[in-house]
Amino acid sequence: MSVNIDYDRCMPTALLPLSVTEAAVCCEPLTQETLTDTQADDLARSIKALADPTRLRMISIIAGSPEQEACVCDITEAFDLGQPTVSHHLKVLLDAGYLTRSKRGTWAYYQLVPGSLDALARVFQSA
Amino acid sequence: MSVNIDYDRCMPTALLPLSVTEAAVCCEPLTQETLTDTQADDLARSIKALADPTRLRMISIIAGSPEQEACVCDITEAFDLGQPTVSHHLKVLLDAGYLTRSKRGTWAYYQLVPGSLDALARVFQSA
DNA sequence: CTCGAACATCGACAGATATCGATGTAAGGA
DNA sequence: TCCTTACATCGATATCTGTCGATGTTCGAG
Repeated sequence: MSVNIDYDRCMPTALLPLSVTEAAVCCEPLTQETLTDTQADDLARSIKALADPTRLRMISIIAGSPEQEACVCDITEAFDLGQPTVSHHLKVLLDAGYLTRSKRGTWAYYQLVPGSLDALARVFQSA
Repeated sequence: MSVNIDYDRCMPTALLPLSVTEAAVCCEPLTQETLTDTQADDLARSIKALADPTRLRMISIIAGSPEQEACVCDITEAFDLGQPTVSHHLKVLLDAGYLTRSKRGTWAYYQLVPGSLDALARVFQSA
């Protein structure tokens, strides 16, 4: 058993929540090394952001759009939810590091962060 | 875009919660096809079971044990939690399909379901 | 058969979260 | 300048979830 973790990358500033990529890059696959408390907390935060059917569908819609990018107005249409609720879910995914936001005129576009889902996939891979 | 889902496998009996493997096998990677409401619900249930630092560490401990199997008594020692709480978390992972349970004498052993984590990993893979 | 050990289940409670309506803000058009 | 559109933020609330103590259950030892 060898532990090889880059703690400088794992804890960049202090207790700020890590983005998916940062959290996932910090631990071997679950089947390889036992997680530390800190790693488990960071990873759980990343996973929790996806643990909601609405947010999964949002990711799915955005990922399936051209440039892996979609406008809030289009996303809102796809759900039977109020606009503040949609905005809330997008913020959760934004804060977790799965999406980025860019404003163009009055419209806000959310784009999938390349590799953010793959980083999480690696955590669950045994090989 | 082509939708190719085996609904017989997706909804085996009725509204019973699907195991990870069943839920994950039912949808293409998130970046490929837009999720249906049912798929999103099932997948969220599977992900939610892992969206907790305690349960992640449990999975990690079990996965790192011989035969990918551990006794409840050993697991309990690794956490600063009451025995009912440990039992609760193990049940969540059991119901979600990540673990199986086998009793030997008064001891209960939980074992990782082979491939259950990989099934989830595939959902997050873009390639 | 009785007792204790290992674990599951139950009921309760505090904290987290999804949702909403109301309101704030920034940008474009008239 | 004023209004509208698109979106974010705030405060409240109902529901969910993690945790615990108490209790039930099953098994082995004596």
